[in-house]
Amino acid sequence: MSDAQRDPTPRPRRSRATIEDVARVAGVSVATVSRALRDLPNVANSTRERVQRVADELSYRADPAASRLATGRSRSVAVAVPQLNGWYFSNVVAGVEAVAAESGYDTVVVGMGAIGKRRGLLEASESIHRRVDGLIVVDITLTPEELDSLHRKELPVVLVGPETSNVPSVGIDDVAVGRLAAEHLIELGHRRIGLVHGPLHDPFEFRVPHQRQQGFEDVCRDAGIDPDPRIHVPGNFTIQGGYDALEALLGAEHPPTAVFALADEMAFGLLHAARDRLVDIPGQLSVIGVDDHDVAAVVGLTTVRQDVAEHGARAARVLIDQLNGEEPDLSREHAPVTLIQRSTTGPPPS
Amino acid sequence: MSDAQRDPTPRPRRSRATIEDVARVAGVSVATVSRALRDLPNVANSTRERVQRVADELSYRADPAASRLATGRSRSVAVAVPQLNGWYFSNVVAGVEAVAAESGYDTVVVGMGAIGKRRGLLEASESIHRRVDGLIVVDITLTPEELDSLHRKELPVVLVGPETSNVPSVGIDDVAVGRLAAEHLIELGHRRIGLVHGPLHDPFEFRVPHQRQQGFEDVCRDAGIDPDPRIHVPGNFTIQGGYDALEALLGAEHPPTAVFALADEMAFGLLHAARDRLVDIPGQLSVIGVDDHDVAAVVGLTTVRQDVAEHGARAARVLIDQLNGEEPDLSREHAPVTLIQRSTTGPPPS
DNA sequence: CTGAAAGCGCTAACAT
DNA sequence: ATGTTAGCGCTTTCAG
Repeated sequence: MSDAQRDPTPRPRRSRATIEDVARVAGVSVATVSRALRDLPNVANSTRERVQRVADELSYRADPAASRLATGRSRSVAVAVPQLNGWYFSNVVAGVEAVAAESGYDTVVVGMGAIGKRRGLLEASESIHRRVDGLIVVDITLTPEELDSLHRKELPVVLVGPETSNVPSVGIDDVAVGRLAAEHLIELGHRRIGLVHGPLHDPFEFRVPHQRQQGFEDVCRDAGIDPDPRIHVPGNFTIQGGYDALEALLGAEHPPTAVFALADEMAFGLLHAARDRLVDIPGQLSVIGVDDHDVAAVVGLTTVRQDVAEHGARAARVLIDQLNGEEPDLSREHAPVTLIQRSTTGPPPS
Repeated sequence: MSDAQRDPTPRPRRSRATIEDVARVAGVSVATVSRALRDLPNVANSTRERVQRVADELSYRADPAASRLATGRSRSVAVAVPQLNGWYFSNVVAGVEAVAAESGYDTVVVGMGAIGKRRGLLEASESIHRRVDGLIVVDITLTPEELDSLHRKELPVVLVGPETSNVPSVGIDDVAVGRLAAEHLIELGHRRIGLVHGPLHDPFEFRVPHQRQQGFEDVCRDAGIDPDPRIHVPGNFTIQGGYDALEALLGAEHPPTAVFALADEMAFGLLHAARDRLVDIPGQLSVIGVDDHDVAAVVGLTTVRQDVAEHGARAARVLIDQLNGEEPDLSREHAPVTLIQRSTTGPPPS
């Protein structure tokens, strides 16, 4: 950190062709080169072709920094995630990068973990300012101040995950996710269902867990089941969290016969713990997750599927459309979710 | 793609404070502001403080593009990976981003998948040129031409994974990985061991699989076991590849009693297939992988562990040191690998 | 359809 | 210790 500035490398010497080189060789002015290469109107076809040929020969590319300085646009987007590893986030990032690259945009990733728990976003948006043309924020609920700050910076934002007023967002209907899970379990005959949710204290104020929980509880109540907070335990959205959750669940006064983990990774932890404690799944306990993680099929996990990479891709499209001058579409269409029934759910023990 | 340029947003109007604003308010010249803010020498302490205060008040940040244009350095690095999802790659990226951010560098990710199978790197390095100060290449063996091209561009590169002469690289001793796996299996009494390796045709000419295989075969030979290519099957480094591999393995004339998957994800596939076919693991077949993937513990997979995020972190450190003017260290220290014995390996069926 | 020239915001000599 | 000024390479009026 402190020595990042020390002993700076001497300024790298120029090597590559500049727009002037191209202009000289092609026998035109730099303005014409600029126009020709960017497919702007008012360039004779013959001229355009010649310029392009010369540019190729010299393998000329406009220096992005110069271009950025002159136009104010950097042709790159940032994607901010709580953490960069983790199945969910890396898939979102992959989706973003794929469509960004297709549209000629660079993708810069910023992990909030490294920057420091929460204020990361403000800080990051601070430092990200002028570096990128737009920002994709994943699974972080923006505070009004943050939204304001971003607005003031005229930095277009799109959210992945939580729906927020006044900002375009993409995602699924998380209430429906909870409903799907509850319906499945209740249909199997379960009446006592545990829940493994997110972290106890969430610096990102992530709203998705609550929605899933709500959908879940709605269906339970409709079926005459009263949600019991004693079998609702935190899982931190990690495998380890899920592992630890099992003990809490099984140690409850009236242990559940089924459990809904708000994410597959936590369900994995449950499965692992169950094996260690010789708990039969689904014989003694049914487990359902959310995501359809790559290895969900491997462990036979029943889950509510969502196409995560597609979330990222859609977010990038929305953002880039906006960068191209389209009005931001504040309506939110939910991507589909489907129940994938595998072998970790079954009827309750009789 | 084609319409990425159409209907360009009107140039965003300036809003933020420039260095001149700061200079004016602080009552000094822009040069002094520049010096003060970058902790350069030859600034009176009182001046420096005043300038910093003013800069804070105006929440001034040097425009990165302008700075880049003037200095030739962008304070950002690129990391090129074959794909952005996948446990291994996302962990490497996470490691890179963490240390890059700490040193004030942006991390731009480029997935080769999107860009098109192989020539991606050349093309990417083409477009990446001048955008970033350095490049981290993950699990792609660079051709001499590519290395040349990068050199000509004076773009510092560090590799994660394959060791390559003349380029700094970080990684593990993959031959040792293969040895560790073979030793474990042989110790358990196995004499007929299958191998699940990478893709049949690898556009990235990834050398790591071969090294793991070599270490593996070396140990086998030393134990008097002749490697049998008929039980060496491709697995494509994917779960599905591993799944399919089991059938090939079991269909062989003399099926193996154990199998070494060159990566955990492929081992997962094997496990999944085994469950579907009611093959008892490790009763009928032992399975060992490489990585210690997050869910390896969940499924009880025996594996050879490596700390992947740390690879990325080290690569970033090496790169940034180099950007700070240190001589690139071409020597390669191998990160440690350790055998993690769990429950997918055991003695062969009697 | 093309060219000249004025910036974009910052850094780095070179003066003072 | 501080100020002046000439770029960095490109885009974009404004003339022609």
